[in-house]
Amino acid sequence: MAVFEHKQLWESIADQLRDEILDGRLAAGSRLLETELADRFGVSRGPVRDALNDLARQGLAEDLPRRGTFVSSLSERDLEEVYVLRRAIEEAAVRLAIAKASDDDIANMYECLVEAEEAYGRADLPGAWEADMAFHRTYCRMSGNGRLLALFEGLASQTVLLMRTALATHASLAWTPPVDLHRRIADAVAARDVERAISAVGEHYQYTQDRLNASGGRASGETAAGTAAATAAGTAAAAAGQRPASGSR
Amino acid sequence: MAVFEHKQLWESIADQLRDEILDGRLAAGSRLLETELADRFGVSRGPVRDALNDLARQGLAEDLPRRGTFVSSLSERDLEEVYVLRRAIEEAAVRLAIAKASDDDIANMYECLVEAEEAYGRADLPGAWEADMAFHRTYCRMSGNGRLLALFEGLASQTVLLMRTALATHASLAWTPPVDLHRRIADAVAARDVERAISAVGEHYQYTQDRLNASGGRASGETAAGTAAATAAGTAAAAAGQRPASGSR
DNA sequence: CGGAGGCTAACTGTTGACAATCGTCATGTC
DNA sequence: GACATGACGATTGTCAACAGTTAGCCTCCG
Repeated sequence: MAVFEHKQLWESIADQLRDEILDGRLAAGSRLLETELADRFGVSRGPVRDALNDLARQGLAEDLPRRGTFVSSLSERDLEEVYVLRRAIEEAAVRLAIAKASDDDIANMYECLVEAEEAYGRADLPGAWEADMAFHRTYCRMSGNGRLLALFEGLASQTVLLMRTALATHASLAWTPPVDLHRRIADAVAARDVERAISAVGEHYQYTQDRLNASGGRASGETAAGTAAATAAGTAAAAAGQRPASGSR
Repeated sequence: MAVFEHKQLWESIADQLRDEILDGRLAAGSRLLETELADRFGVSRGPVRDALNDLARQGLAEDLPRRGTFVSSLSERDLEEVYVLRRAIEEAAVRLAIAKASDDDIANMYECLVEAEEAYGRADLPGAWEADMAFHRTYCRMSGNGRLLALFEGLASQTVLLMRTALATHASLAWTPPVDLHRRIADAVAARDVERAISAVGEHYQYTQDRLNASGGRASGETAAGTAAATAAGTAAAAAGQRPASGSR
């Protein structure tokens, strides 16, 4: 469908930075200097500004006025926020997707599913995550709701970022994508059973949150400035800036 | 609480433009010239660009690369997209709000409710809409989910814009806010009955979409199919209640 | 008279520079 | 010795200007 559509400069920059953030090359909390990036990409600060703006809009960067932008360091609280929204919109998505899905769409959905299962079988965690997201994206796209899809993209990016940082800090959390729950979603959509699809999505997120509550509670204590973490939970940490903030629970 | 936090230039500009768009002073589809606005506000094009960016992010303006930005002219399809998302996130919102709401919160919610009813009684439609939105915003804020609230704000703005244009084009649509349905939501939240609250939200949007389909909805069997499916789906069965994050303040 | 092609004008994308602001460090005082 | 005060450096917010592209119009040809 697409004609050439030259990408704007800031778009290319944003894509590049997005990749680096999600790959982990740009660690959470690291500073994103406008001048430095402008120098690095060989452009002026304008496009860099726009790119950072886009990243902030998507939740991958945090912009503190007059102080700079930093790679988002998402906390468990952020994770919970993201998951609540993902569950909400994905339940709506399957509801619509079932009404609109063509056979091709459903076949495509299953393709993503087996790809994820294979990647997981190969112990290729990054690949499994990617395929996992592709699966979720499939029915979000099927919904035919552009706003919903855009919203999903942002939340998915934040999820990936968060998973990466979580895995980096307490490596014991060997996250296993819930492939069987995915299959239940897919089957329900294929059977065009709205109720079952919605509850399958709900179960998926229930499982996910349980997993994270189980593993996240114990390991997050080590955030340098003990005083801040102990007393003022969210707001102080956010204002203080770039250290990976620990959620309080 | 808030320290002074001086507003950035672009923020003031965005607020001003937002007001004008929602007031109807800037008609849907009208062009937003960077140079002209810069001249008008007595600033350079930079802050204006940022402001327009923000408006576009919120869905109030549309940015066509290399061609300019225009005030969004939302169609019925857009309306449907917005309402699907609003329903999804508001169902999630009441679920959380019930777990976290203090008595003050609930009192505040009822205040918004009676305000809306009074405004509607006075045949003050704009006032009723505003209070309507304030009511919805109440429990979105109660959810304690910042992302959810931000999302709601954007969708609410788009709703207002759309209502305005719809009312302008076919004036026969004398839109009546569903005050009784609002009260059902409020009562369910106050009673801390999750199931009832969620289904009340669902009914609210069901009613709203029916109203709009009745008055506006010709063209596109596609959207009609979508609404029909959503209708048939009924209210989602929520999985077991999730643990409220212990939390802020 | 209708359509294709080129020209002009205007606007956006991008650039480099200036100035205000914030954080950091050093100094002075209690 | 610890805290408050001041200056410095660095970085963002803002500005004015340049260049490329787009839309509209006019002309020319069939």
